[in-house]
Amino acid sequence: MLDKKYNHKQVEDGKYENWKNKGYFASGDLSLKPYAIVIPPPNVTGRLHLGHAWDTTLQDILIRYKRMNGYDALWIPGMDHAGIATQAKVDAKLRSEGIDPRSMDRSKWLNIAWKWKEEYAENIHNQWAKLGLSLDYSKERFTLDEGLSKAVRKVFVDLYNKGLIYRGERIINWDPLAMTALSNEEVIYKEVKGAFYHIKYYIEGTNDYLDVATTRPETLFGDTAVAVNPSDKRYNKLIGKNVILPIVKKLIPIVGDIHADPEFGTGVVKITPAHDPNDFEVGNRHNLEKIIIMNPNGTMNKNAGKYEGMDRFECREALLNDLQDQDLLINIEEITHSVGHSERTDVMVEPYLSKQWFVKMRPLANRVLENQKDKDKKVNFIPERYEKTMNHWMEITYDWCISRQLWWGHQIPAWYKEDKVYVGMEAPKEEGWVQDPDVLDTWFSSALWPFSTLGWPEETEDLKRYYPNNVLVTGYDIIPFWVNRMTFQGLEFTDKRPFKDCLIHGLIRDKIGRKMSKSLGNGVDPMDVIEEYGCDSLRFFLATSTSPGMDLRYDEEKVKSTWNFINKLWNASRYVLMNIENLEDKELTNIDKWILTKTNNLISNVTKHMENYEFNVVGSEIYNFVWTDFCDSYIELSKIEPNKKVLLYVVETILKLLHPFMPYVTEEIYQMLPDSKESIMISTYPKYDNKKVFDKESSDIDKLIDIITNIRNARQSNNFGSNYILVNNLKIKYLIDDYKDIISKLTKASFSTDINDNFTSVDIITNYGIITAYYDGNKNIDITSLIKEKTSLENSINRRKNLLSNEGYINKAPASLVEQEREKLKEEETKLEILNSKIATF
RNA sequence: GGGCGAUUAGCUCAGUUGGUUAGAGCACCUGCCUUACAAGCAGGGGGUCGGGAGUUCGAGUCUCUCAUCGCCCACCA
Repeated sequence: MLDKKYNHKQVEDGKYENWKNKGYFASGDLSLKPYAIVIPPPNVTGRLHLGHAWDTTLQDILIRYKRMNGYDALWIPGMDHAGIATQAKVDAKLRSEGIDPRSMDRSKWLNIAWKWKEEYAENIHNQWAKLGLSLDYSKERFTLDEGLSKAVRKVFVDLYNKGLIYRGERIINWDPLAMTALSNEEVIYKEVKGAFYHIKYYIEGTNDYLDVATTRPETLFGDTAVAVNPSDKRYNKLIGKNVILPIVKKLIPIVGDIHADPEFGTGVVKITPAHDPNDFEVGNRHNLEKIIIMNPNGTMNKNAGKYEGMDRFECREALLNDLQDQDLLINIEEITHSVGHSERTDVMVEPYLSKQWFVKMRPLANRVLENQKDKDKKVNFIPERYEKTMNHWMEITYDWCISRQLWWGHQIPAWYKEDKVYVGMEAPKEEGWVQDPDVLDTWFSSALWPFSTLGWPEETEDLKRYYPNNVLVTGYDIIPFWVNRMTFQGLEFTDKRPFKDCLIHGLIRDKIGRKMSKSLGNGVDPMDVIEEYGCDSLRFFLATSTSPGMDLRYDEEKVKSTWNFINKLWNASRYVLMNIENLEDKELTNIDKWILTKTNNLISNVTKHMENYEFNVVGSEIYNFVWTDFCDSYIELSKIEPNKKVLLYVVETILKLLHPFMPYVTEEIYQMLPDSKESIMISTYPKYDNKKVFDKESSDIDKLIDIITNIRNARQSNNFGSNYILVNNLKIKYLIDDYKDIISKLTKASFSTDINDNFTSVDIITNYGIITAYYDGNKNIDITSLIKEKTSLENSINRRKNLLSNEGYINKAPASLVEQEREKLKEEETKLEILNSKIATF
C-alpha cells in the first residue's frame, strides 16, 4: 500500500539505473519512425545549473512523449570541450600548485587536461541521471572525439579550399589574460566609467596645438597620424601638415578622412592603426605604418619607450602624469562609455593587430537567408520571432575569427614551412613542416554538432536516419553563438537545415527577476532542489511555468506547490488502489460517462498542445483535470457507486499524460496498477476515443455539480448545520431525483418529507429553478445580498438583451453562439423572477 | 540609432485563429481533523487587462500612438 504522503526520495531512488539497464533509453528500432534530438553539449568543466535543468527537461519531455507515441526516439548526449573555459580552469589549478602552465610541455599539459575532463564528465553524468534524462548513452559524443575532430578538420580544409577560410592580419579582440584572440560574439560590452583625456598635439613649427581626445591615452605610442574630416572648415587647411606626437616627440601627419566626425568630440582623432579597427581602416586608406605597442599579456612593449614592461593601465597612469608635467594634458572629461570585456575572463578586451584565421561569412550567411525563405526547408523557430534574431545576425555578420592561442581544442590543420602554407586533413609527408600551434574556436566544432555526432563526414546509417534532427532546444542567449553557426554549417556541408524546429526558451532568473550569476551569488543548484522537492517537482515547475521563449523566475513556492500537486496525485492513486480490489466493473453511470468525456477531451487538448510545444498549457490542463475534475468531483461523486474500470482508466491516463513531465512518480504508481506493463516509459500514450465521449450525460453532471455548489453555498451562508431537508422544485427535477443519495452525502442534506412546522425555510435559487431548504434555526437571509444579486442579474440581462437586439451581432456572429446567448437570457430571466418574488416577501 | 519583449487580482504568471461582465498558483476571509490527501476539504472576496485613439456587431486578443521596464544588435576617437 502507498504511504500516506508522497516521498520523492523513495520514489526516485533506483529507477534511473533500472531504466538505463533495461535499455529503455536506447534508440534504433528501425520499424519505427525516427525522432532525433541532440543535447546542447554542456561545457565539460561546468556544473549544470537551473538553465541546463530547464533545457534538458524540455528535451526529455519531447523524447519521452515521442517514444510513447511509437517513435524511435534518439536523444544524443554529449559534452563540449569548451576551449577557453576549460583551459582557464586547468591553468588556474596548476598555478595554485605553483606551476606555470605555459612553461609546461604541451603534451604534458594536455594529459592533465584530459584527466580533468574525465573527472568533470563524470559529474555531469551524475547530474543528468538525477534529472531523469532518457539519453541514449550508447551514442554519447565529445567534441574532441576522434570522429568529431575529423569532421572539424574536414570542414576546415573544405572551407579553405573553397576560399571561405583565410589567414590574415586584422584587428581582433584580444584577451590579455587568456592571451588569445576572441570572436565578436565572445566580447561583452559593459558600461564603465572612463574619461576622455584631452591631449595637446602641437602642430609642427607653430605654437598651436590640436586638442585630441582619447579614452586610451597609452595607445599614443602607436599613433601614426591624426585625422580630421576633409569637410571640417576648422581643420581642413591643416591636412598635409604634421603634428608632434607628445612624449615620443616624433612627427606624424594630419590626414583628411571621413572617419573623423566633426560633430563628435573635438573633431580630431588620433589614428592608431594597430590598436583600433576603425584606425586600421584609416591606416590602410592612407598607407600608415601599423605599430604594435603591447605584448600579448597586456604589458607595453619596447615601442612604449621608458614605459616598456608596464601593464597597460599602469602605463596609462604614468603617462598621464608625465603629460601633466609637460603641460600637454588639457583636461580630463569623465564619461561613461561601453567597453568590451572578455566573456570568459571578464578582462577588458584590447583591439589588437594580429595574424589569425577567419571564416568568410558573407556567402555562408547569404545561403541561410535564402534558405529561410523556403517554408519546407527553413529552420522553424518557436516562438517565430526568434527567426528575426538569426536573420538579422546573418545580414550584418562579418568574418569570424576562429583561431585561438590556446592548447585545449582542435589544433588547426595548417602547416608552415618558410613562407609556404599547407592545409589538409593530415600533416604533409616531407620534413620541415610545422603545424600551426593554435586551436579552433570551440564554437567551430559545436557548429557541426547535429551532424558530426551522427558520424558525418561518413555517410552513416544514423546520419541518413536521424538527420536533420527534429528539434533543437536552447536558450535565446546562444542563438548567435550556436544556432546560427549550426545553420550555416549544416547548409554548407549537408545541404540541409540541421533541425526542422528550434524551440527557444528564456533565461532563468531569481525570484526578483535578476539573472542568476556567480557574482550575485543568487544561483540555485538544481541538485539541491531535487534533494528537497524531488526531480519530478522541479521538472514540472520548469516545464510548465512560462510560455515559450519567455524568461522564468525561479520561485521555490511554486516548486513547493508542484510537490503538493504530486502529493495530491499520489493520494488520489492511493484511494483508487486501496479500494480497487473490492470493486467490480459495472455498467457506466452518467457520472462515469462524465469523467470519461472529460478525460478524452483532456487527451485531445494535451496532445494538441504537446505538438505545439505549449507545455505550460498542457501543465494547467492536467493540473486542473486531476485536482478539480478527478479528485474534487469524480472521486467524490462516485464514492457511492465507484467503477473499477473507470477509476483505473482515468488514473492510468493521467499517469501517462504526466509521465514525460514527471517520470519517476508516474512510474512508481503505474507499477502498482493491476494490469501495468513492465514500464510506463515504454507504454503507449493515451489516444482520444470518441466512443468514450458522452456530451448529453456529461452536461447533466456539469449541472449537478453546479447545483451542489449552490446548495453548499446556501448551507454555509445560512448556517444550516449538518442536517436539513431539501425539497426539489427544479425544472430539471430528474437530476435531483436521480442523485439524491449523492447530493445528501456531499451537502449533508436529506430529502425527507417530514417537515416540522417550526422549521425555517430558505429558497436556494439555481440556474435551473428553486430548491427549498428547511432547517431548524433562525432565518438568516440577508436582504442586501439578494438585492445585490438582483442588480447584477439585471445588468447581465440588459447586456444580453442589447446584444440580442443588435442586428450586426445576430447576422455576423456564429449561430450557435447566438443560441447560447438566448438560452442564458432565458435562464437569467427565470432566476430574476424568482429573486423578485423572494424580495417581495420581505 | 535599429530590432524584440513585457506591462492582466497583493505577488508570480496563463489567456491557442477577436466571440462578449477575464483564469491558475501563492497570499487573503469564513467554516471544517468528512476513513485518499489538514502539504487537505467546502464556501467566498479580489483585477476592466499600462494611458489614449482607431478597426469591428464584438478587442486583454488586431492597428496606430504615448509611457514605463527589460533584452539583443550596432556605435561610442
